[in-house]
Amino acid sequence: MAVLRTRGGDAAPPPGPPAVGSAEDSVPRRLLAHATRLFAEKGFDRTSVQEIVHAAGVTKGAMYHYFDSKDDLLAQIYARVLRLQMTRLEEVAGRGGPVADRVYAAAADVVVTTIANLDDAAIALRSMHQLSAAKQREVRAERRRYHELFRSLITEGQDEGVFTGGVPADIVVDFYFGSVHHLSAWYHPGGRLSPEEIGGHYARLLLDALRPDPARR
Amino acid sequence: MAVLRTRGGDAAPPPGPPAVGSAEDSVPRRLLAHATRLFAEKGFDRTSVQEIVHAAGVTKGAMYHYFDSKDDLLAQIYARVLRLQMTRLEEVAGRGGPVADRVYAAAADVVVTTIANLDDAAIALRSMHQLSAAKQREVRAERRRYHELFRSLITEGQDEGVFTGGVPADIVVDFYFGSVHHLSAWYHPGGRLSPEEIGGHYARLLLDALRPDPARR
Amino acid sequence: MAVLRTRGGDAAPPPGPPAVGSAEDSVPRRLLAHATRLFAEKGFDRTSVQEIVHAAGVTKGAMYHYFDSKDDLLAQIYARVLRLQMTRLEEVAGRGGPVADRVYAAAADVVVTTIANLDDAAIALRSMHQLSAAKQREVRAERRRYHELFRSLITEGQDEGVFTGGVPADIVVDFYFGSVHHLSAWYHPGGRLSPEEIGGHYARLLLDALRPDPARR
Amino acid sequence: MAVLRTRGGDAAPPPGPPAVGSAEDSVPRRLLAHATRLFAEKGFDRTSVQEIVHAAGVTKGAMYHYFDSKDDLLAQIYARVLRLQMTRLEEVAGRGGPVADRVYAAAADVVVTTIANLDDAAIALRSMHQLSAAKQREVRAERRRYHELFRSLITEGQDEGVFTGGVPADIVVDFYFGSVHHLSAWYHPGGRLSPEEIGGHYARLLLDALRPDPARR
DNA sequence: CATGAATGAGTTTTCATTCAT
DNA sequence: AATGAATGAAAACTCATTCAT
Repeated sequence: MAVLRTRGGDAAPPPGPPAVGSAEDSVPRRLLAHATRLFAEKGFDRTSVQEIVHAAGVTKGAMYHYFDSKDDLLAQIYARVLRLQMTRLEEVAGRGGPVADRVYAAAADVVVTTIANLDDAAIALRSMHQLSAAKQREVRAERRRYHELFRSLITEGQDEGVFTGGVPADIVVDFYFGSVHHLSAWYHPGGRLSPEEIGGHYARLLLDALRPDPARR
Repeated sequence: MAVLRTRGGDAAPPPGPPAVGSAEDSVPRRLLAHATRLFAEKGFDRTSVQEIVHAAGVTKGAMYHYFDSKDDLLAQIYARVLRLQMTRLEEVAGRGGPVADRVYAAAADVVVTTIANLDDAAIALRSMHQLSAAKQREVRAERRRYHELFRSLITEGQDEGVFTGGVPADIVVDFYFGSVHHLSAWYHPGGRLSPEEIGGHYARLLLDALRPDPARR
Repeated sequence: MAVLRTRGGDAAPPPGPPAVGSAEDSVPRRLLAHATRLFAEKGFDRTSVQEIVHAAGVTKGAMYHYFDSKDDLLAQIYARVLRLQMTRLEEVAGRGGPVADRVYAAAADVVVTTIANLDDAAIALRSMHQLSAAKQREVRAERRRYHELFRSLITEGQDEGVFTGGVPADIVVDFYFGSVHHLSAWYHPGGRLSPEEIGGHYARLLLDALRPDPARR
Repeated sequence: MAVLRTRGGDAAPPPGPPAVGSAEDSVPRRLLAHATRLFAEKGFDRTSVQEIVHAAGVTKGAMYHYFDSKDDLLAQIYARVLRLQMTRLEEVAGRGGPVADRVYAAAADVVVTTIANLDDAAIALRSMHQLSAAKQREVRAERRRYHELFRSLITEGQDEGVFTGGVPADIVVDFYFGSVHHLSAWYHPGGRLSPEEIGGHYARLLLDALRPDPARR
């Protein structure tokens, strides 16, 4: 019911530089930002609405003015991260060049993006079950589309013979995204390796695992 | 402190009804079994003590007689699964033979074991944050020992030159166990592939990813 | 104090769209109409201001422009129905003719009128306690005037000897209006009997109950 | 789920006189008593669980130990009053003697009983709509059985010719019980007339209304 | 006239845990 | 070893109302 409405387009914007700062600090945005952090830190169920609104400096009523429920908050966080990841994958997959390069780029990019949004990743990892059944279906459908796109890159390489056909492509996808989703469980900012280095290693491992084995065929 | 007393294995069974059944169906065991199932299905926070004791057919008082708290239930579930996995890894790692074979066996075995205890895996994946800080430290330490052991197999292979040294061993370990932990998110009993086949594929992917690249060295 | 301003009946209608439609569909009228329906359906406390303004297609601000409060809505509904019933009774009581005929006409008419405004009756039956103490006093006073007028008809008949004096007139009034108020609890439009038939039966029962008993005097 | 359990029959009762006082003051009974009073005074929706438990001197948890919900409290109050009234009507209807005497006795008795349980009557009058749909069906079914029984007495008299056949029996029943239900709206203890006198008047009015009219047949 | 964001006090209900028996 | 009544704190959510614009 509650919808995140942007101000009607006809209202005259204040003169001067675009009010990026004030837009970023709008009440719903602040709520989403703090909810994301808290959900990632303590889990959805362990985070009370009270804590979220306190952190965002608003009242409960204000939150329920913008969001239907606590679940709605979670659903919107999910929607954002899924949209982001899908966009990036589509961009990478749409590039030209050898399929191995595209897979490498996609694999490395999803690692970097995941690390850049580690809170979202942590939430995605642990909190999907708290969504309503309907929302879960939506999320799963979106994730499936994502996986399908990635899988199509794998099968493309297998058909071309640049990837081994010894392992089903969907197993490869689940295998790799398991690793990626788990980044939030062990990665800590400021670690020995940069996100890009980890992305490189992960993509390397995936590509090497897919190298066709001359001995085995 | 309530303690989980297992009946001493050598003690003469009490007369009357068959001892095996009553040992397997002892109140604490029933409680643990139902708690495991419910925690996996609905998450720790969404499962009430009331539901657990109802499912196990006992009263709350009985539960609090055997367990200190709801958290204690979770901690004991964790302890059991960690013990189990460590035991299996130690067994496999202790075998003789080429290191690649041992890594393959360990990698495949952890997949099969995880699938055989999918509820435990689901709990481990999502519920660690519900443990007390102290328990979390314990669990993490135990897991670290497990990872260390697995990592030592990887470095052994790298030192021997049978595995590539291009990726740090601890990255490899996190990479692989991410995939394994994530099994509970997509595996469904009765799927197209048997647990053993999935284990084979996963181990194969790992081993292939570790193949030394003649071109790159 | 927000006041319900009805357009003065003689004032020239504003030019433009037809005035009749806009008068009938004026915002306060729409609000009252939808509030009446909702209060009757779900009760005063179970109906939120939000629902009322949504049904009427306006915003909360608009409602608070025309009405002081949610209670004010209820009070105005009450005021309307009381005014209506009093007007009708005064009309009937003021006719000439035998008192028995006037009582019959009044008794039958109040039934028909009540059925014609069943929502109002349902509200009157169940929601008086939600009014403020002051409003309750007003309503009760108005109702008492109504009952007094009806009672005066009864006593007139008793004094003339056409009605039995065996039952106090105020008991008769409460007896009869109990029946009438309760119409909203069982009457459904489209039932076997028409409102007029029910009015006839009710009035008949009252008149017969009041017949002087030759045996008992 | 929560059920009002009486202590297991095997428990040895304390010696001495039956613990009537303590039974009457059991927590669930106290809750029901105070809820009844408050619901009658202020209406179901205007009475908070907080007020009820405060009046009964227990905590909210205790209330939810014995009752499933606030609605359950209301449902149990309803169940009690329906049971009571049905029992009394069955007793009166089952007596022998002329049907007019039985109708008179039943009509007078229901007035006296209603006045003796005026709070219950007030609740029944105004709060049925707050019950869940399922409970409402139950209550309506029970009430229908009650009305059926009363109606059968009327038709019996009509068939015998001691009551007029000019008004359908079910109209008579609704007519009369409207009056009865409305007692809670105007009766005040300590009024001019005793409950028995009011019962007598009401029953008299009913019987007189039913007298066959020699002129009209 | 009318909007819609925001408030803050209030609602019912849940739940892990304790304790006398 | 086990019961079940009772607690008290906290949860999510609702709602009539206000107010700057």
